[in-house]
Amino acid sequence: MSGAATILLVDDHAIVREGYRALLQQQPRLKVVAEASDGAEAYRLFKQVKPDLVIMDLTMPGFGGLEAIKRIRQWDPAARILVFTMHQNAAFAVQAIRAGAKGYVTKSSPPEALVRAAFDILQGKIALSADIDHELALSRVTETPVATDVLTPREFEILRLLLAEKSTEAIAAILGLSPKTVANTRYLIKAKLGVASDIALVLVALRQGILGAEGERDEIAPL
Amino acid sequence: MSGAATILLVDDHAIVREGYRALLQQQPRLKVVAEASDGAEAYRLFKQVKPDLVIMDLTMPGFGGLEAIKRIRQWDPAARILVFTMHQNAAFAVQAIRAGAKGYVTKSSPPEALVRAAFDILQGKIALSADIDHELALSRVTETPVATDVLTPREFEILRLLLAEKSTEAIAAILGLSPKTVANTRYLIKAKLGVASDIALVLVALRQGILGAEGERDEIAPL
DNA sequence: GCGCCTGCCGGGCAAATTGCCCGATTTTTG
DNA sequence: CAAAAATCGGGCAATTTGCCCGGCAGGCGC
Repeated sequence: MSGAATILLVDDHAIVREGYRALLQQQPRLKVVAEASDGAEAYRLFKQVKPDLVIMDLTMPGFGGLEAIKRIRQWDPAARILVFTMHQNAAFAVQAIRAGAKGYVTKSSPPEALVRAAFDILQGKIALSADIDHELALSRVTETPVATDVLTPREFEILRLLLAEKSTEAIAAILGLSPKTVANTRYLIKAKLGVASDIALVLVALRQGILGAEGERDEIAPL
Repeated sequence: MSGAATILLVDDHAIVREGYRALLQQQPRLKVVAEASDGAEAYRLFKQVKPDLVIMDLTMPGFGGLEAIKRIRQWDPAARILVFTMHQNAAFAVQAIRAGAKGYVTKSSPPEALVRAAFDILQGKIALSADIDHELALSRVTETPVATDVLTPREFEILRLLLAEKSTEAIAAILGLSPKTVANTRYLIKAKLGVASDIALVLVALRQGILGAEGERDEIAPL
């Protein structure tokens, strides 16, 4: 870190990247040296340019931010990654930090927050923006556990299929289980997440980031 | 429009506004003269500065973009509003245009698209970014009607309550109806939207923008 | 006025699903 | 190894769903 710190910028919106770059370039000690628009490209570029810091969004097409964080950290356990996203959501932050991110700043933060977080991380600190600090604190007191903590892998799997609009029977067929087992598990999931209806289930899943963080969208009709 | 066209920029993320302003200021014929961070502020500022063009995001805290568009257009039917949002979603675009927007550009578009759309609108044209063009075309052929078109007001009301995690019985109580009626209506809604499960219902509603466009989020614990 | 259509309200009833119990394996963990 | 947790699935009452029905009110054309 002799001269300026090198930065890899990852966001799927070119326009958005443009803005951040302008913002960051105002800092003489920061230098954006590469940009990527999805997780795969981010991983590839990271290995190539070895930036001092990665600033990236979570929600991207293809394989998303979380996956990219994990892969990058696997390749270089010392990688410093700052998540910069619109999601003011404790669950996302927890997942990101666990995946190996060193910071989480929301786009609602004042512009300085991003710059400050960048410097903090470069100095080895963990950086969270104020709103996420608050969300995390709240999630502590209200004790809404992140789904991945409370659900077993199998339950998680079934939940994912449910959110893909699969019926209980379809899931049974896919996993080679009795429909009864799936129905039971489905009940268990709802109990664990503390919801009563299917509708609440989807909404909770949304907030928890099970759905929505990655590109879930069922494929567009091929025409 | 003798000198540069005046622009009001509306987006809840200060950082994001920063970026767009930089982008727009590169055009000598465009001048950002005001910024707002939510619908109410946008409306207030519009009346005050009377910009030639409003560029705004849809999803914002407080009263959202759609509502702001309607109010601004009500106050000045000649107002030119360009929606600039991340939602690559035909239903959103339809609603925005119907509310009175003159253009709809997604943030995934190349940076030039925004500038071009701005000029197009200033010349009285309707501007849609290429991806939305495509989404709208698709939604035509696949004929997935916007929910507001196919649902009766009552049905819409019940759908909204369902999405607020109310049970069938709770809704019956709220609206003073028989639970049976609500159940029947619920069935009708699903039939009209062509979905089989509650889960699919929520997901479709999401895509249609019934939920999600405006800030739906149940209030944060007051502490 | 008289049909006619559409939206709204709700009964009825078979079929399916949910909610919640249970026990039997297998794996994980201390 | 012993305890705990996870996975799988049966059973069964209670509820809900899916789909039929008829009745009533309001708007619209004639």
